[in-house]
Amino acid sequence: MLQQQPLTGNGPSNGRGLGMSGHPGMHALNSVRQASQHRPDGGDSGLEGTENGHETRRDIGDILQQIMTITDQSLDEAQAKKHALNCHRMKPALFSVLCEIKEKTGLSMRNAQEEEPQDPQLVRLDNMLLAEGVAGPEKGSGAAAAVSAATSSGGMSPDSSLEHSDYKSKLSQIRSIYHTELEKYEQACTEFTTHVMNLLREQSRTRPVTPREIERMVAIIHRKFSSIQTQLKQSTCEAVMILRSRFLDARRKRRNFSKQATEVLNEYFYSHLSNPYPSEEAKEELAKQCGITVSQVSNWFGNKRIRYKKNIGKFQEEANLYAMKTALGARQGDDSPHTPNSTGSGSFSLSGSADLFLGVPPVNGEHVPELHCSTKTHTSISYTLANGNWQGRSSPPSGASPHSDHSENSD
DNA sequence: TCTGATGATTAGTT
DNA sequence: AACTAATCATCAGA
Repeated sequence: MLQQQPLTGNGPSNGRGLGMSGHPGMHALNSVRQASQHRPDGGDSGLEGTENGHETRRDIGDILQQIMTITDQSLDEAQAKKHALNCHRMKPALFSVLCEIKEKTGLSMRNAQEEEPQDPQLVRLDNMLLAEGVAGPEKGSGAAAAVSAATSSGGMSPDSSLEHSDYKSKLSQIRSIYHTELEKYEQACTEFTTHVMNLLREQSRTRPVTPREIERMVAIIHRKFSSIQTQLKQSTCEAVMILRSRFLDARRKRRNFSKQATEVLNEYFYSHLSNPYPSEEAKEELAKQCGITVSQVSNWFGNKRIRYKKNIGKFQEEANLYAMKTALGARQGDDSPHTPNSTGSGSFSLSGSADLFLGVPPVNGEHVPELHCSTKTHTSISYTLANGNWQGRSSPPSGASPHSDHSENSD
């Protein structure tokens, strides 16, 4: 982009100031000659109006020649030539011609309307860095938000606060590197802009450079530097993502549900063994009671069903235990099956609980679940599975809740 | 340290 | 979309 601009690319780095050889800008200079030669009315440049037109042309030719060869000279030579050119008696005339040509060709305005809207990718990166607490004022809100989100969804216990502080310190490290680099880029951008502006100002003594062009040049430089900034922001985002996945990945930070939560879930599961598929409402209710999310409830039931099915025998004792609890709860008129008898551990006679389940009536007039008695020592309650599927699997009535529908099995 | 338990994830199925 | 089955990653007790 830079090299397309007639007023740029004079190679500020080559230190020669007026290096113009092979530059597009030379078209303008060449056209000076043509313009002056073909001017029909003599114009107001006064070139044709001199006493001797031929001499004038030769003068201009000399100047152009000097300009053309200026880049082939040493720095000192070039500076001296430049000074001589600036003092040349024809310089004002040449300058005004350049101005005129520029105005006529609209050179300065070419591509002037290339203002781009703000890069949406950059906006996204900015938003993300802001949300993560990397950009913007330091408040640790991003980290705190991330931590709290992970905690609420993963049932994370407070004892992981140690890791949280580790996370925060790492995040602040990223933040500090990010700001240092950003500052460096901004400083470099400012320096370079100042440098180019000085060059252009100096050049404006030799050729017409409008303030608008300088502005455009500055904008171009800023765009270039902002693309570097985008890369920095991208890298920072990646670093934050990696950090997050390492420290806050719920899977890595798995915590067992509380004992009480597991009891609530188990109670529901075993009291709905014929159809352990809680409705959305029931899941929400269970989630509320257990202090976990609905999707965690779904996960739990998914895992429970498959593990129960795979090894019914292993779960029989547990099933009998919860059946007993449910029975006791029902007998005491307790309408909440989720407040189990806290002493409900250990050795109950299992016959009672088994009866509870063996006597399960068909749900909504459906079939009686096929009984698969295991050869375990206890009376089996693994009645619900036939051909590897739960019988009559269907969603409970929409109004079903852990409170309301447990009775379907327990009586 | 080993091993079973368990919550989460994922690909495939209904 | 909800579910199953397999698998992963971690926890927790022996």
